[in-house]
Amino acid sequence: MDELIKDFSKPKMSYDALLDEFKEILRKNGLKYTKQRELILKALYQNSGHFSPEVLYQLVQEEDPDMNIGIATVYRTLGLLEDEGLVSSLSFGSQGKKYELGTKEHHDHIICERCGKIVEFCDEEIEHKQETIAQSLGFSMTDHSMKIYGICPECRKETNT
Amino acid sequence: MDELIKDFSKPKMSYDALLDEFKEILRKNGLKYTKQRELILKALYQNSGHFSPEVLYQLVQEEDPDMNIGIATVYRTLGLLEDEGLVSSLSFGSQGKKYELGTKEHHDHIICERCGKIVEFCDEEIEHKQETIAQSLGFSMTDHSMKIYGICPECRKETNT
DNA sequence: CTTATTGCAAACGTTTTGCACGTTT
DNA sequence: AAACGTGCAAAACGTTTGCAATAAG
Repeated sequence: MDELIKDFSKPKMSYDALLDEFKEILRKNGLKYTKQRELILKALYQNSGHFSPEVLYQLVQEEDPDMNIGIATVYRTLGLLEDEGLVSSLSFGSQGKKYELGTKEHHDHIICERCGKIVEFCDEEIEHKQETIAQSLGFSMTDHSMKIYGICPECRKETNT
Repeated sequence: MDELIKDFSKPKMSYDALLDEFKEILRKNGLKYTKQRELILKALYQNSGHFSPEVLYQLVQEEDPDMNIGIATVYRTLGLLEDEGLVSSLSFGSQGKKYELGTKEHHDHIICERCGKIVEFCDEEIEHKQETIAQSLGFSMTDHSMKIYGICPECRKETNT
């Protein structure tokens, strides 16, 4: 069960390496390197976790209150980063999406229905099984997501559930 | 691998039995049985598949053009049916949710990224593993969802992917 | 006759877009 | 100088809500 308790919170890349990769992607696509884009990337790196665009927008504003960054830029940059595989998103129905830096190892999520806490884990057996399932149904797999919902240890204590 | 090729498209209940269950739920909760609610349930039963509220709204209108059913009623009824466990929903980020009748056995979904087709499957091993994972992280599991994305056999043929 | 339900339209929160202006290359 | 990116405000989108009228129990 050791595989589950690995620490998925640490990006496997230094910030400089990440920034270089981002710049390279921008160059390759004829896009421009801007202060706004860097601020957003940095905010994702520094506060590792899962953020809604709105929350990320607030983080970026706090980080640099002088720069009057717009929320549209946050959305546009998150879209760009996701398209290029630098961030990944988790859907929460009509409550929108949350984004996290995608420079960590692949993992799935377990979400507390009471406090919203998100814990990451990875199970090799399931990972492998998913590929097998896709193949046996004639699909070529491009992606997958697994979410477990439950009540986290802390919230269980509060109401002995 | 036989477990995968089971046919999940057939509701395990007759429409009459389903309707009876629905009426029983309504009675138990002091709610009322209305023509609109039945129309929506029937549309879900007859067109087994995964529908957005908007599409379901259209189906219901076609089924009975005289009754001027409102989309708010579709939302309200879907919410009610989901709360009572008669339907379940699949989230598609900011693109909303799709609903299906939940009177079938538990299953997961594989979704074609090109044509949107949804195929259902179930893998006992993964089902069991999810419970184990939740426990080992101290969570009590309340729900889970697994989505595999890929390209379906038909779409692969079209572009030999 | 009481209470829940309906359709409508307005409100809501999130995400996208058009545009004139700014910045990067 | 050319092309892309920005902030802003407006629009779009899916969903929810307040309300007066209606239907079910």
